[in-house]
Amino acid sequence: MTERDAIPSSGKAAYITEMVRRRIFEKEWQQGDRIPDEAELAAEFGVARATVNKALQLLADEGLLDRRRRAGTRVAINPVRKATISIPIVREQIEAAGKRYSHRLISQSHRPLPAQHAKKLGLSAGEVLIHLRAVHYGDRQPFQLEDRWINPRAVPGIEEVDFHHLNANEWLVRNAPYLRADLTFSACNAGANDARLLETEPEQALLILNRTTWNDIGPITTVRLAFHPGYAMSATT
Amino acid sequence: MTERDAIPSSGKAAYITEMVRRRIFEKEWQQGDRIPDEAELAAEFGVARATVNKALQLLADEGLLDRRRRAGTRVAINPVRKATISIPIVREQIEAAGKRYSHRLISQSHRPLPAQHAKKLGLSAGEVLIHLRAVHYGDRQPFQLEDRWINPRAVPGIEEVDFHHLNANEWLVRNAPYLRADLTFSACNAGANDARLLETEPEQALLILNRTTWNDIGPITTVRLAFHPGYAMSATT
DNA sequence: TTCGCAAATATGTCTAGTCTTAAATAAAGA
DNA sequence: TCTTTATTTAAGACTAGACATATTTGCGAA
Repeated sequence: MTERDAIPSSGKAAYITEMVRRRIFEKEWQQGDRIPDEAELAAEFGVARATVNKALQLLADEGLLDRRRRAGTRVAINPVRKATISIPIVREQIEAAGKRYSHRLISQSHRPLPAQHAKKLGLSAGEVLIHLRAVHYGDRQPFQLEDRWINPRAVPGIEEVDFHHLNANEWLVRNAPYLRADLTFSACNAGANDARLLETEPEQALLILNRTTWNDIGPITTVRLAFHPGYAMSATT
Repeated sequence: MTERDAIPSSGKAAYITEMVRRRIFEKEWQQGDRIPDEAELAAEFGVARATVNKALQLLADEGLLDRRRRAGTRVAINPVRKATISIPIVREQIEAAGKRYSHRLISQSHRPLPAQHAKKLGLSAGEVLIHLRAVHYGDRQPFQLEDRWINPRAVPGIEEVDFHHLNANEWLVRNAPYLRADLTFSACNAGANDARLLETEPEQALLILNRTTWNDIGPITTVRLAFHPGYAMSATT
């Protein structure tokens, strides 16, 4: 008895995805095993091959299956699980938590780019970029500290913008879409400045999110976001 | 002149994805704008509607487009960008970096579950679980500190396993696949134990990855991974 | 004006094919 | 035995068409 229930008329691909997941889960198909090919599964479930293909591709994207042409589909030996994190706009993140958003611009200036960022951006050190620092608050409590470098050559029109009453993140998202982004999470001890602005103690461990974005002209911006102590960023499977 | 080059015979969906991305990027289609429907784009590019659908769904998953039945497809107002992180097995991560992997089991015991973990797992505090602590090394340098609670009721056969020479992560991945996982990143200051095991100073900021997994029986395991100082986890767009 | 229903419509999903392509395997040759 | 070449296979990608389904929108009645 392989078939259990009637296949729902809508969501056949989803149904097959679940069935395959269950078979792997229940060890009917073991790690490393080759599973029946698309044509066989299509016949078994009574659907078109494209439907099976869709279902299996989904599982392959998840990392549960390994698929190679001619070699067939097998259950991944080490299911490298992937998780997705969505990086919302700070304002929305804060408002979604039911808090009132506000922000304060600490500084906005043109400065020569320090060497540490130059490498990351692929620009030469000393080149003059726009440097911003701001704190984002939720109900007057510091939520996130932003330290940003913007390449004006990649973002026409930025020179005229005043970020005192405008969120840089939002402006960029709307006016300078990026094609590629680089994202890293790390932790670091709060420096004196970090601590003061986030209203916490020096040496307090902070979660850091570094993001650098590019468009086809070149690097747009690199930003270091330091979250308030205790903040946890969650990802979904 | 909308058409630029000849559409490549292979990868039409990918080509359309890129074209749409470019049009949004070049503000031909603005944030919030409704874009032509699938049928129109199919006609324009000379492909089947299913191909356009595939391309647009991809961009919708990325968060660049908002699609709703009957309402059509529009450019997302706040492109909530999604990034994916793959969480490999520690061993593979270390070996991929060209280092030699080793690990040391600090303790393995049956202990009543502390309250803080009980809530996360949905079990009652005091229930007896398996507690493991281990350090993972790359070229004899501490890489990651693992603190894990395993629910033996969800993982038949775990009682017999000795993790002195076996990596818990790997054993679980192979023997207790999960259906759902919860993942959070945070930062915390190293405690005395953390510091000693990771061969660093107390109060040093550490990147923490917490992961809890479930199968259809119940919670499988919750683990706190503390990375060595300076470690950055990168995500891709 | 407002509520409720019916028609229109764009996406969602699937089918039964075709053709392409990467790679495992077998066959042929050196 | 080793290497090269041809064959075969299973996934990858696409097509033209069909039907399902969520919304929007317009119309008519209360």
